[in-house]
Amino acid sequence: MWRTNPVRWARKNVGVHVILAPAPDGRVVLRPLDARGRRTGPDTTVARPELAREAQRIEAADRPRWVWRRAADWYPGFLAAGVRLERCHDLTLCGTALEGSAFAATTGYTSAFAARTEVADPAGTLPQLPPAEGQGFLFEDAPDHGPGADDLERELTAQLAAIAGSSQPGRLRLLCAADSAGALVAAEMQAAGIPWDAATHEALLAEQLGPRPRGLERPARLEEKANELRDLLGAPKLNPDSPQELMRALHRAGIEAHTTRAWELREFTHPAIQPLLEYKKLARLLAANGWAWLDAWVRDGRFRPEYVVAGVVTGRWASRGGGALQIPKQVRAAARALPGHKLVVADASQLEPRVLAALARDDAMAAAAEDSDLYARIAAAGFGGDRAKAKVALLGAIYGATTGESGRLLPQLAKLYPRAVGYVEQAARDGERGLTVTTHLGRSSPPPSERWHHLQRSTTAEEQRRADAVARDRGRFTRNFVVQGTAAEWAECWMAELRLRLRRLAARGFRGELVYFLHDEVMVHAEESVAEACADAIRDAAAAARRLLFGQAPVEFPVSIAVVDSYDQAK
DNA sequence: GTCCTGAGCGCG
DNA sequence: AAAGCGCGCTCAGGAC
Repeated sequence: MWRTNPVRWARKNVGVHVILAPAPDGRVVLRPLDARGRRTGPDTTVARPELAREAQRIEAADRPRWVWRRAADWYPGFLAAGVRLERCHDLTLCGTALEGSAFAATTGYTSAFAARTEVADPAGTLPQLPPAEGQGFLFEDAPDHGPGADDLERELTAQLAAIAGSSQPGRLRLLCAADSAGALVAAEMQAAGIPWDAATHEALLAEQLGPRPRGLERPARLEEKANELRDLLGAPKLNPDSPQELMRALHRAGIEAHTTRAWELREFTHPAIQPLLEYKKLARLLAANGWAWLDAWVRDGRFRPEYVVAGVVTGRWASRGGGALQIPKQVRAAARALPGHKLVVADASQLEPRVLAALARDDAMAAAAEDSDLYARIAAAGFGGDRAKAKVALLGAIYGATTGESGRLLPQLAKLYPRAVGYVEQAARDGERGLTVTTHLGRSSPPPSERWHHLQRSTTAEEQRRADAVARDRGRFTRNFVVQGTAAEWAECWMAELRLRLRRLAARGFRGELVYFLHDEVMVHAEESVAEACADAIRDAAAAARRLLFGQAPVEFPVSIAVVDSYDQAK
């Protein structure tokens, strides 16, 4: 309370929350509310051309939490107008998380705007080209109809009540704040884009595939490989892109593969295998990240993917357009800092095992996590120093491996870390029984489908076998869910904290911009002189994320940071 | 012609 | 013969 400035509260229209909603006449309503969602003043209604400036004025005065149906609808318009906002409450993201959360199950809350009620891409037009710079006018994507301020106020009140009435209000409040901050980061990163040097990318393509073909024919080097393959397999008309044709040709050549997957082909000894693997690699590069990709996704030196916050069941982010979360190592050299700038690339080392140690409150594993190389410490503790074994055992425990080396090593791991292994085993058993499981901050797994229940009640032996297999599949899913989902929460908090620190640096004239996020990895594009300050911000943010999620739990989350000119130089 | 699915492979 | 999680994207090829 001592931080509250009484002068602030004396002013009119002051709100801790400000609802932003379309008015029936096409203008936009701004409604101030207090921390508990009660109105603190009259609505303001502004025309859209005035919205950015008015919001900026309120932002500067009050730093409210902006409450909107979806940040993704509104915030890009603000960014296009050069207005950045610090905090928000995304009713759709929060509604989805709260409605599913076991922590809030007894509150009876249901979301008015849950994501699954949305019509995703009704026109079916994806992938869309990203809008060109300066094209379109502000807020053209923002809704001009649908739920108004009253609806949003009702929904906000319901969500705040669900949080307050839940079994873990602190955690759910943080979950909502993290997803909402994530929505802001996502829009900001999309607006910024990854600095992408098309010339470097084209040089990489030319080097590996040959010059860009005029039409749709294969590039020269790829066609050469295809011909080599046709000769070696004695199949002059083979189209190696067709799995069926390829399979027949392989069989005729005496290669009895069951699939045409690279890992299986590697097991055969035949002169055609090596060229085939090379062909597949190059064909993949051409199809996924070739000239067409460059034309479609890189504009004005930036690759601007759309991020979908919590787009994965576990709460991980997904992306739309350009395969932003699958940029192959082959082309990462094209992600290149502008002159006088650096890319500060950071990744959280061994994030999931560390998350498991904290989740399960496993002191022994937490002790291993004091080391920057957790696998090495585990290897020393109980795998005769064999780091590879320790890693396979631990990842197998998190993913649910039952057979192979990983399965064999599990008992040994369980002896060393009974709490950690017990934690994921419990999640697996819950999943097998059809229960939901929940991450640290309260994101719950989806319940099993009706069909799943039906299958579990089956009577014949054959159906029983099938039901058991499906139950085990679900157990592996829920086992992984708690770890992957909590890791995603840590990462989202990491980004939210990093964003605040970068804003503070920017306020002092040191510009560093978050431009990329990949599950446990972030990239900041910064002026050279600011790079080290950004690296410090990244480390501080990681420590802050740990405190937010796990308080004083003695588990370290080290980040490894590379200050580089291009993405391929990191790790 | 359009729509959908599976195979395959990229990422963590 | 890929054991073991989560995705997005492209292509081929079948369904319509």
